[in-house]
Order: sequence, then structure tokens, then C-alpha cells
Amino acid sequence: MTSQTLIDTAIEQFGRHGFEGASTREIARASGTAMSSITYHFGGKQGLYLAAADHIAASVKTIQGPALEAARRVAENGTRDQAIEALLAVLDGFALMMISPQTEAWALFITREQQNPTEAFDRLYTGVMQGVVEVFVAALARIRTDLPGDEVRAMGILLFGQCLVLRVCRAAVTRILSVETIDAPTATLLRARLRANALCILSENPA
Amino acid sequence: MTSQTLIDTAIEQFGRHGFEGASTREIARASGTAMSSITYHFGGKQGLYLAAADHIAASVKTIQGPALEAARRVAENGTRDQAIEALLAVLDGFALMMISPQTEAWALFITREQQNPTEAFDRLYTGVMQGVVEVFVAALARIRTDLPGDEVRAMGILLFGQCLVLRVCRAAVTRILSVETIDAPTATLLRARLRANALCILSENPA
DNA sequence: GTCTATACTACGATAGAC
DNA sequence: GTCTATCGTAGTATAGAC
Repeated sequence: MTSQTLIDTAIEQFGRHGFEGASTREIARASGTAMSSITYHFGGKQGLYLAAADHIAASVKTIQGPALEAARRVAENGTRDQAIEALLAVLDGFALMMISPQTEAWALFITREQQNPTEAFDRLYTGVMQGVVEVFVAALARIRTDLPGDEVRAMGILLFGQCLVLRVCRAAVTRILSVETIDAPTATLLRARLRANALCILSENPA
Repeated sequence: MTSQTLIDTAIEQFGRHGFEGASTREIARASGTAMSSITYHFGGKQGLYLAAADHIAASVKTIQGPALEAARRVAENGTRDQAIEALLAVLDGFALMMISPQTEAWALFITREQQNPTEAFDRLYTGVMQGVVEVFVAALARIRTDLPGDEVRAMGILLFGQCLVLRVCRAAVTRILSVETIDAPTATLLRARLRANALCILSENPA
């Protein structure tokens, strides 16, 4: 499918060079088609960009969906320990995603959108993030019954930040750990430390 | 000073639109000068970009310098509790920086560089980040004597992630907390939660 | 649906006046 | 040191053949 190939290429190019930096000529060339195919399928550069955002949202939803659904169920009727385990699993899922080279382009795309949001951010937020936030808040509220709603949201944001840094500061992370890329042992180290940190934060005794 | 104005404008424009997305014409216009001034002062677009990176590194160093120096001293000869307080202060300083609108352009610039590093990243890393990492590692090693070096580095990275998310996921953070911008009460909430999280992680008893 | 050809705009770099 | 003028290149969009 030409349009799917264009979207895949677009995510990579837009992520790498930003909206203005990426060129439709180059995206078309790398997709093995003519530039005017973009006009035909998506109406123009902007349309392709939005289609790329939608595709990312759907893909992330597919990958993280099961873990999120499990966490949602446990948050509703499960023990506190079960909720902790489920939330740790969700965090680990995001950490894996942030580490994976396969999803690098997605993360690049999303973090760029965060920096100056366009309509594409709306689609990403309502497409995936909103659901993720709901699960985080529900699970955290179950775990830390002592905290009010806004504290719970703040905690969720900060917990997520520990996953995020693995992607957004990748260049610094590899330098600090003296590795070329985040290989298997490095990933294990980071995930274990993330789990330990999160467990420590989550299991603090409610007052 | 024309060259200083150009650098300030460049940081904002490069941060907002990326290297390719920003245009020298627009930077010159916003700086109230002609485009050829960029050629004269910096040799070209690339030279201006590197000058912007150097300026950011120097500015961050100036702002965070005192807190970092204090933490360095305490890490060398201070009590464990003093080291914890000093590290919390450094983290809070970074959180404040990530929240401040004044430094938004810097953060935009740096996170863009992380996503695909150029020579500018080298300058940023050796200019500021390296020093920050050293202090983090030294203080953490003093606090968590039970952990080996790589675990300490991983912990430092993850702790920093909690500050980072406040800037990099700003669009999501404001939506989650239902605020337009991170105002004073919101900032207080986030910083308090960050401190609580960090304190919890840091003060875990060394085995 | 996909291609080629082309129109139009904006970019960075540079030369030369002041 | 700062300006205007200009060159060559690369961008998006569009028209029209197949």
C-alpha cells in the first residue's frame, strides 16, 4: 500500500527533522513514489502529518492496550498489592517502549509535538494519552488512598518522567552510562532501577 | 549588541522550529537587522546555531552553578542527611528551570539536540551536563553507599527524568492538571511531589 | 492511482555600497 | 559593522498525461 508506506516514512522523517525540516520530495523518494502521491492521498504535507499522528496513536494504543486494560480492571476491584504490580507493569511497558529502537520515530514525533503543539497533538492526546492518564490516576488512587486527586495526577506525571528520560535524553543517557546504545544489560539495569524507584514511591504507607 | 540579540532570537527560533525549520531571514528580521549580519558575525546559519548552544550552556552553568557547587562540597565531606538535602535542592533547581517560561527556549533547544545530536550537543554536554552528572553521581554515591556505580548513574538519570517531564511533556502536563499554564500553586504542587518522591528514593536504607 | 512537468515561493550564501 | 541586491537551490502545490 502506497499510503501506508508514505505514513511509515513520514513518521520517521517528521520525527527526525520536524515538520518544516522534513521534505515531501524526500518522503516520497524514500517511499518509492512520486511527491504528488502525497497530494493525492493526504491532500498535502499537513494532511500527511496528521495521518502520521493518527497512526502513531493507534499503534501505541495497540501495544500498551492489554497492560492498560489489566491495570484498569485491577484498579476497580483488586487488592492494593495487585494495583501496585499492575502499575509497575504499565510503567515497565512504557520504559520498554522508550528504549525500543523500533518505536524511536514515534517518540521523536510525539516529543516534538509537545514542544509546540499543533492539531496533531490533540489527536495524540485524545487518541492515546487520555486513556493512559485515566488508568494511571485510577490505579494510583487505589494505591495511595491518602492523596487528593491533584497529588495523584502529579505523582503519575513524575513517575512517567522516569520512563520518558530514557528516550528524550537518550544522547545523555548513553554518554552517562558509557555505552553506544541501550543494549540488553543496560536496559535491564534501567528497568530494574525504575521498578525499585517506583515501588518505593508507590508503597509508601498511606497516612 | 547585534550579535547578542541574534543569539537570543536564534535560541528561540531554533528551539521552536529546529535547525532546518528556522530561517535566517526571520531570525535577522526579529532581531532588527539584516540577514547578512549573521554571515558577518557567525559565518553562517551553522555558526549561529553553535553560538546559541554555547550561550545556553554558559547560562545554565551560571544559574545552577551555586547549587551544584554546594552539593559537590557536601558530597565530599558532609553527612548523609546533608547530601540528601543538597541533592534535593539541585533537583528542585532543575524543576524550577524546567517550569520557568524564561528558560523554555533553552529546554526546547536542548531536547531537540538530544533527539538527533550534532556538534552542538557535544558543546552542551561538555559545557554543562558533564558537570551536573558528576555532582549527581558524587552525591548519590554518598547517600546510597549500597549501590554500585552504574546503579547510581541509572538512579540519577531517572531522578532527573522527573524534572524533565515538566518541560518535555508540558502540553500533556497542563491538560492532565486542567490548567492553562503551570502557575504558582501548580508549581508548588509539582515541586512538593517531586521532593517527596525523591526523598523516598534517596532515603531508602542502604543494605 | 501514479507519474512528469512546471509554477511559484522561500531558503542560505555572497558580493559590493556605505 | 550593517545594509541592499542578486544568485542558485530546494521547497510545496498543481495541472495534466497515462
